[in-house]
Parts: sequence; structure tokens; C-alpha cells
Amino acid sequence: MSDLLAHLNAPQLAAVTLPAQHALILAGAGSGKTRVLTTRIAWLISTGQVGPQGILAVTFTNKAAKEMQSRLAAMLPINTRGMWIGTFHGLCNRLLRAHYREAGLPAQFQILDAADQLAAIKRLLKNLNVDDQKFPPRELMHFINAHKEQGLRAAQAEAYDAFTSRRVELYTEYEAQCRREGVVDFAELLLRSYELLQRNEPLCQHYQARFRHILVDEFQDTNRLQYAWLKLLAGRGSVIPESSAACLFAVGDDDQSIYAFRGAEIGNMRDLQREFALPNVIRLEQNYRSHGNILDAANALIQQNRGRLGKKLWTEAGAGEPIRVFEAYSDVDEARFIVEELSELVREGVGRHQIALLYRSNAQSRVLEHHLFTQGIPYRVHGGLRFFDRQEIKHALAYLRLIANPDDDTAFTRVVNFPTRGIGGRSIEALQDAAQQTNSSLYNAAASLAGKAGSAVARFVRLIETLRSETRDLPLPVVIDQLIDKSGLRQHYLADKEGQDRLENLDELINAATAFLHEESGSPSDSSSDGEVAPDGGPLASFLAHASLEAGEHQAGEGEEAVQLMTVHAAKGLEFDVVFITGLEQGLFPHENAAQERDGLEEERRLMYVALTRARRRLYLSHAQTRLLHGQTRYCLPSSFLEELPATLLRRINRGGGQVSARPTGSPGGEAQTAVGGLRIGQNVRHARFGAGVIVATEGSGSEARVQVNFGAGGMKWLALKYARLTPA
DNA sequence: GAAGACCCGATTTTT
DNA sequence: TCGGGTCTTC
Repeated sequence: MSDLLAHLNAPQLAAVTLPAQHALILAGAGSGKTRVLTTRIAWLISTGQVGPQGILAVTFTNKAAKEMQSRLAAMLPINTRGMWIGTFHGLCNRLLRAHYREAGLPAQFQILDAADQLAAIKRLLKNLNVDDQKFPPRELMHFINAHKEQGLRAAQAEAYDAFTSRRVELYTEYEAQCRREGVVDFAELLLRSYELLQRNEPLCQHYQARFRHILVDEFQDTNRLQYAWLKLLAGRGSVIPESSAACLFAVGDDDQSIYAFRGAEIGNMRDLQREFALPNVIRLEQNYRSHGNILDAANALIQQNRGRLGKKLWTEAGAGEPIRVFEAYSDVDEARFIVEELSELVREGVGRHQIALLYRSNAQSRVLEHHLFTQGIPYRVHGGLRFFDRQEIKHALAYLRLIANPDDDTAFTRVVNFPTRGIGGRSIEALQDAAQQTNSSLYNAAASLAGKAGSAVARFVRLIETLRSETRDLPLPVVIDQLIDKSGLRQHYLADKEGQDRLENLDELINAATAFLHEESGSPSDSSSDGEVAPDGGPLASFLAHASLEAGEHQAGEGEEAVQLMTVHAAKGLEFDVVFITGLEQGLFPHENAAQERDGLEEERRLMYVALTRARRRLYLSHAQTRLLHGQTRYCLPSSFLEELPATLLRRINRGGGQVSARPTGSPGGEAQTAVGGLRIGQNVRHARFGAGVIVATEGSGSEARVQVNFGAGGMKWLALKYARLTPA
């Protein structure tokens, strides 16, 4: 055990060995947060304060959950597989599988991922003859999810106008459709299990008594429902919990809260402090990742935000190099510079995978990719299509879902005519009508309507029936193999000259099922350990849940020695020796849309803070005077965030090395521009009220002359030269 | 049922 | 400008 606590710094040690009470740990970037979390669990267990079954550890991503589990397994001589360590969604799924009856769900309930949910909503709107121009499916989906994340059912939703009242009706219809089909979406997993615990007092008390210690990672990212769920399980109380309540150990960093747009409530941190009457907050401020200059810059930047819990990162490592700032003429010039610079670093021996190119929005990756590609530098873009999102995988899984649950209309619609088997729009509409008449599923309608044994619909029904009966007792991988065969998927992709990759992916799916079974058999099921959890829907249902909840590794080329490209959001939690933060321009980063949002600029600043703190040794900040956006050249001002960094930490760098990149003649746009009233496009100007800006366009001449100026945060303005007092800056 | 025309929108995203 | 999504046509 002394080993366990060795090498912890004082605050880390304090957090790990905190007596049984609620706590909030403010863990800065690179401060050893995961270490504290896992060591805390190991310490609690190894000192006999709690058994492994008394721990509930919650994360947001599967990656974090796995990491916690494997680190724990290395620290403790116990099987961590059966422990309740997982994502909010994974744990809720587990709860609902165990108590599906009490939760009012079928044993084989399926989970809709975002794409399935959207498809389900589109189908709903079609069935109800709702104009999807007036009620865009995506918007409705967001409406429904946002309500669920607030813990609101349709009945509780506020219908403040006619439009919203209709949306609430559609929310109701959507709930009914999900119930009919035996499916739950992601938000439903949480809401349903919250309601289960809230309404079923004995069950709730059972879990409250079981989980003595609840540990939450990335607490700043919790939404209202997730916080309510935690409070319910912890049985809210005072500092020393009553015997019936668990200890809530929340770890988070308000400065790294960057997911407000998907419902994260930064206010949950203060609420936690207040509602659980936390006497103090433990701060982990010593950073083990970055050099001093980088931390000083990050500290200075984030200090501009108001209402922080407050925290200042420091390091024992030296100041390190200055932060390099580069101003490019254009986005292309910026990419050129970055690629040149990183090529030099690679020549000096920096591993390519230790270099990250960060950007605010995905569209920015193109120029970078183009230059990397032409220079023959291997790179990997994070955030692409994931394994279980691929169409061929979704098709195969849809067959599997139909076998498990014939009422799943989403699955039915996906594969009824894929591969094509002559069931066109007419047949499907007929089925939909019939299904609506009898208030049953499409599959049922198909089965009863398929009188003519020879019809395509009848053949499809027979296919599913055959698959179901013939594969009942076969192991999952064999089932999948047969289904790929008999459904005609294999044949279809075999015939497709570009189907090779897809066939390989289908084989990979079979492998995934094999691997899944192996892992499953390695973990003792709950029913055997304490008898409280009823058996779930079998390996088929749990594999399908696994496929929905875990989208799979990102994409091929995983292990390759490649430069890493990703959005700043995607970079959270990662670290690299060298980081390039690109596109630091007003309107891009901070993003112009953020100006409209409540506390938008502060969220952008936190995003910048996250970006800065990814770097271990070297940090580049770049911006361009000109950028191609939506097919048009935009003239850009440097990001205001650059000014918020202490100049002493920065070093402006001039265009590197050998070839002189020709400065575009005339304006940055290239073409010679007509000067209007002595002003030209691309010129920096100053306005008495709006401040500094760049001229973006001109119009008219003489006393009619107008110029469009990008004032960055101040927005884009057309000004008549006659009235506006613009001075060259 | 597949290929081509056409229109619209365009931060960030895990589960 | 580009890509996705829908609509149109053979």
C-alpha cells in the first residue's frame, strides 16, 4: 500500500486519502487526475474501507473507463471486470438490462445511436405527414434530446408557443414510437434509469446501500440529468454522509469545460459545492506535462474568465522555449509554414505522432492535409467515421437487431431492401399503412400481409425467420457470418468493385463478436456475484448494446507513426511534445457564432486554454491574414486571444528557411485592388467606435463609396466613407 | 435502381 | 467552394 501512495504530491495524497466524505477535486490539466482517481479507488479497497462491489466509477468516454479499469487492475490483485466502472450510458444500460421489467422495457430492448434516432424521427414525421421543412428532423431531435437531458418528459415540457406545442406533441409521438418498437435512444438510457431509481424506492435504496463511494471523472461535463442521477444514487447529504448515503468524489476542471453546446452545465460544480456543503476543494495545480512558459501563457489567458473556481498551474520543469507565433499571408501560406516547420522537427528526431495540428473547426484540416499529402508526410485525422458507423456494419447489425427484436422498425427499414430484393417504395408504403392500421410493427405487418408466398416481402420475412431459427443455438460470430451470407450482403459487396474494404470490415465484425464473447466470459456476471442482477437479454442483446455504446476505434492506420490532426475539442485529454494551434483569427477562434451564445467568449477561451495546455515542450500559434471560407476569401484579424498572452512569452517568427515564399503582390488576395478614398482591401483600419478592423470589400466611389470592414469581435460592418471616420492603422 | 442535376448550409460531439 | 442530401431521369 505504501507503494500505492509513493510519488504522490501533497494535494494528490490528500485527495487520495480523504476520509469518507463528499469531495470536489479541482484537477488542472496535466495534474495527474486519472492517477488520483484510480489510486483513490485502489486505496479505498486495499485499506478495507470498501469492497470492489461498493465502488461506482463514472466517466464520459469508453476510453477513460477502460484506462481506469486497466490501471486499477495493475494496482490491485482483484478482478476489476465485474466492477461498476463505466460511462454514464454504459452503466445506465447495465442498470436497465438488470431491471428491464421494473423500467418497463422489453428484455431485448435496443439502443438507438444518433443516426438511428434521426432515421426514427424522419420515419415518424413521414408517418404523421408532418412537413419536415417546418419541423426539420435534426432540430426536432435536438429539441427532444435537450429536454431529456434536462430530465423533462414531453408531459413536462413547456409549450410556450404554437410551434413548440407542436414539437412537444411530436416528442410525445416519438416516445410512443420508441415504446412500440422497444428501442431507447442515448438520452433515454439516462432518463429511464433515473426514473427507475426515483420511482422504485426499494431498488434505489438497494443501490444507495451498495455503492459506498461514487467517483466521477470530468465532472464539469455533466449535464443536469447526469448530476441529478448522481445525487439520487449518492443520497444527497451533509459532509459526513449518513449511513445510508454514499460519498461522492467528483474530479473536474471548470477551466476545461468546453461542452456547453451539448448540455454540459458548468454550474454543476458550484451546485455540488453548495448542495453537498463541501467544506473545501482540493486543488491539483502542479503540472507534470508542460514547460513553464506554456503554463504561464495558459494561466494568463484563463484569468480573463469570470466566476472561475480559481486555479493556477505551475511546474518544476523550467520555463522552456518561448511560444512561437507566426503570421501567414493566407491559409495556404500557414499550411506551408507548418509543414516546413514540422518536417524540420522530424528531421531533428521528433516522432511524428508527437506532433499535433489543432484547429477550431474541421473544415480547416483540408489545407493542412493537402500540404502534408503533397509532401508525403504520414498523418492521421481524428474524428472520422468509426467502425460501427460504417454502412456495411450498420446493415449487418440491423439484420442482427431484427433477429433479436422484430419490432425494431428502424432496423427493418434499413435492410428490407438492402441488398435490393424488389421491395420498392410502394411495397413499403403499403406495409406502413398496414402497420398503422393494426398498430403493430412493420415486420408484423409484413408477416401477416405476405400471403402470397412468392412475393418479395414474403421472401424477406422468410429470410429473417430462417435466420432466427437456424442460428438460435449458434455462437454469435457464426450467426453473423451466416447472416452476411444469407442476407446477400456478401454477394452484394463481392459484386461491387469497391466492395473489398467493406467485405473486410464485415469480417472484422465477426472478429469483433469473437473478441466480445471472450471478454464477456472473462468477467463474472453480476448474477453470480451477488444475485441482485437478473440475466440480461443474452449475448446477442449485449453485443448489440456494445456496438451502439462503443463506436469502435477511430480508423485504420492507428499505430502508424503519423502527425496527428484534430479539432481542439478532440484534443482534450491528450498531450504532445509539439503542438501547432492554427487559424488563430478573430471570427474563427474565437468563433463568430460564439458571440451570440451566452458566455460564448468564455467558452471559446476555455477551448483555447485546453489547446495551449496540450503542449509539452514546444508550442506554435499561427494565424493568417487571409483565409478561404465558404468559397470566399476572408480577411482576418489576429485572434484576440493572442493579445491576452503575455508578450514576454512569445516570439514572433519570420518565414522559415530556404525558399522565399513570394508575398502576393498588391493585396493579400493577389489581384490589384482599386483604392477607394485611399483605402484598399486587406488594409488595417481603425474606427472610433468599433476599433481595429480589416477592409474586406469596397463598393462605389467618390461620395458613394462604402467599405466592408471586419471588426472581428465587433462583427462585419458596411460603412459609408462619407460618414465613417476610418484611419489607416 | 443507379447516376446525374440541383439546392442548401457551413462550429465544436460522446454516448 | 465543397459536400451531403434530395430530386429527377433513364
